[in-house]
This record gives sequence, C-alpha cells and structure tokens, in this order.
Amino acid sequence: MSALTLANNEYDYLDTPLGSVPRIFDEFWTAKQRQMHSLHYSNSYRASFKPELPDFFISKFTKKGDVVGDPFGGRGTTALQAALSGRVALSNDVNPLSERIAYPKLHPVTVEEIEKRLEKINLKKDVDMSVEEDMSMFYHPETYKEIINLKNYLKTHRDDVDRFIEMIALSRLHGHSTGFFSAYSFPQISIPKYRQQKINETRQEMPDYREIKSRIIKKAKDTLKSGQLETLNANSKKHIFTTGDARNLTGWEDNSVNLVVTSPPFLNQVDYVQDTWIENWFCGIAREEVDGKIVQTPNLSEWSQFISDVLSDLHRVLVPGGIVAMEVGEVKYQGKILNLDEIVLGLTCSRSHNMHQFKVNEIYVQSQQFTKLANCFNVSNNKKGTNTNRILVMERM
DNA sequence: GCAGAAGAGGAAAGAGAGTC
DNA sequence: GACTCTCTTTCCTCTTCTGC
Repeated sequence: MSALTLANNEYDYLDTPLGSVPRIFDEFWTAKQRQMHSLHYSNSYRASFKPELPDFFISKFTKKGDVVGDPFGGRGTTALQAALSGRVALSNDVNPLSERIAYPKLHPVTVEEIEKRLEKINLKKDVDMSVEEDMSMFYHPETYKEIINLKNYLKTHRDDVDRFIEMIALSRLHGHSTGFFSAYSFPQISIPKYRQQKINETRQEMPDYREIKSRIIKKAKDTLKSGQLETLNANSKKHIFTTGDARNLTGWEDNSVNLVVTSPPFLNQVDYVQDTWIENWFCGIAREEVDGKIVQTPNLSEWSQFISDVLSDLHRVLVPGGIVAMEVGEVKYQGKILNLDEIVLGLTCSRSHNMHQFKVNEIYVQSQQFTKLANCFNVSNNKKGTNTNRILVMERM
C-alpha cells in the first residue's frame, strides 16, 4: 500500500489490491468546543469523539426515520445525535455503565420533574457508614452520606426521572471545580484512591462539604438548556440499548441498520475499567461484570482479528448498501506511528480475514488546529497526542 | 469583562533498556 | 557500573468556550 500525495495536499490515494481509495484531508466540522446540543456535554468520558462527527455522517448518509447504530456506544454520542436528527438509535457497549449514561439522554425529563423528585428523596438520612467503602480521600463525610443515600435510592427506583438524576450524578462524582462532589480531582478519569490521597497531601487540602442536591439541579439545568425534548421523546420508545460484545450484537436484527458511526478501542491504549471505577461503584456495577469483557488487544494481530469480527457482525445487521463510518486514530506501536485507518483498509482487502464483504469508498481525515486530544495515545500531536480523526467509509456489499 | 467549566491534554520526573 | 536515550507514569496547567 502506498500513498500518492497530490499537489494541493487535500487528497492522497491508498493503493489496495481492490483499487485505490481516496483519503481526503480537511476540516469537515468545527474544531470549536461545545457547539452541539447541551446533552452531549453532560458527561466527561475518557474516549469519545465530538458530536459533530456523527452529525456529519448522519446528514450525509441517512434520512429521517432511518436506523443509526454504534456498537461501541460509550457515552452515547452517536445515539443522541441520531435521535436529535429524527433517526432511530441503536447503541451497544460491553460496559453496563454506557447504558446508564446514554439512555437518559434519549429519554430526557424536565428540570421541574428533577427538582420535585429530589425534594422527595431524603439525602440527609442516617446510614451505617461503617459498612460502606472508604472514600474519605474524595468526599467530606456529609457529602458521602448524601451520595450513599442517593446510591441506595437508585437501586430500587428506576423510572426516567430517576435515571436522568443518576446520569447527572455520575457526571459530578469527581472533578477539579466546585460543581463536583469531590475534593480537587481529575474530571475525565477515576484516579485510584492512593493518587487522590497524594493530591490532597500536596495541595494540603481535605475534602470540603459539597451539598449534592443543588449541584445536580444546576448541572441538570445546564444539560437541558438546548431544549428539543419533544424531538427526543417522539422516537424514545424505538431506540434500543444493548450491553454486550460488539462482535455479537444480540438484539440487533438482521438487515435493519442504515448507518453505523463508531469508534473502536485503539489497541490497549485506554484502561476503561480502571478509569471508570468510581462511576461503576456508584452504579453498583461489580468489577467482575466488566473485567475481561472489555477487549484490550495488546498487539496488532489480535486487534485486527477483533475489528474483523466486529465488521462481520455489522455486515449481518446492515441493510445492503448500508454504511459503516469507523473512526480510528494514530497510535504508537513498537516505536512507530501507526495510522489505524491504513490497518483497517488492509483488513477489508485481506483474504485471510474474509473481509471482501465491505468496500472502502473513501477515508476522511479531520484536521484541525486546536486539538487537545489524549496524551495516552503517545503520539506526537502538534507536539503530543492524537491530532486527527480518521474515518473509513465502508459500504456493505 | 470576568468567573466557571471542560478537555481522546501536557510537562517533567522516574523507570527501563541499550551500549560500552 | 556509568552513561544515554526512550518510554511510562504522575500530577496537575493552559486554552477555549459559555453564561452572566
């Protein structure tokens, strides 16, 4: 495979045994932050693309009423954008936490409903804290009591208002500003207890009291400020959320999906279980439920097989002519920069992977000046980090 | 204009590997 | 063992955007 750069630097071509594939470099959507619906910004999540990305492909490849899926649903960016655009959403993720975060966004309630519900929940109730996990490095004892009361309440109360409150609470569990429940911590990932203790020691701070009810309401107002609740609620019963392996999308019917917009894990760059342990604890998701199920492929051949298996099942669920827009990045692997779009393109031409079921029509590379993407990918960005979104557009044959 | 919120982020110290 | 280079981990900073 070789890249032939054109004079204007806007395209190159990747030669494959099945013909050359154009790769288009441009800023297809804005690099600015938070330009889309406020519900998209209700949760920090370690690995997520901007909502502009699914919006671009949903507008390009589907019409109202079509079905749009994401087998690596994460915080539900594709599903929410599909629902906001009048499409039906299918969202899957192996981590049960994903559904806890994504479902409420597609089934929103009003701020008034949230306020009324919170009034009814006694968060000040005395509880036996001796049986609870030690989270003193994150929370003031009074804050922690309120969190435990909310956690206990949510075990048995699961209507859409409760689930929306849970989703908002999940976004407030740790962070570095006063709107969060915790002492100064990392907003994006759950750090281990010993690291939080070190932060507290360095800053010479102890967790101060953070009343949680007002913080939930404030964040809920912010999350719901963009409106469009009637658009979301119009199709709310049609959307489907599944929790399982992306290689076997149980619950997704054959020949039912018009478009898939997704981003798989990049090899083993992110430890999704470790990085969400506080959220999983709050939801009562046991480590055994996720440990070993989230695929972390340390080498390229395992990752390639994993992607092939995922595409195989996507072939089953897509309608003929349906499209997969798969976003990947560049990672450092064995000392070299690896453009994963080229790896996936190679797979679609590989006899050993039996991947002639898809034809790569083009590859979009979103380039932008302002990128503050993950250092965890160990790639030189403008200086460090992942600098581009690389999206393969694959047609189901 | 200012304060708060958010980010597939960033700098630097520490650990490990390679070479002599 | 000493030195150098590279990779990994730790622990927050800085830039941008939004709302008042």
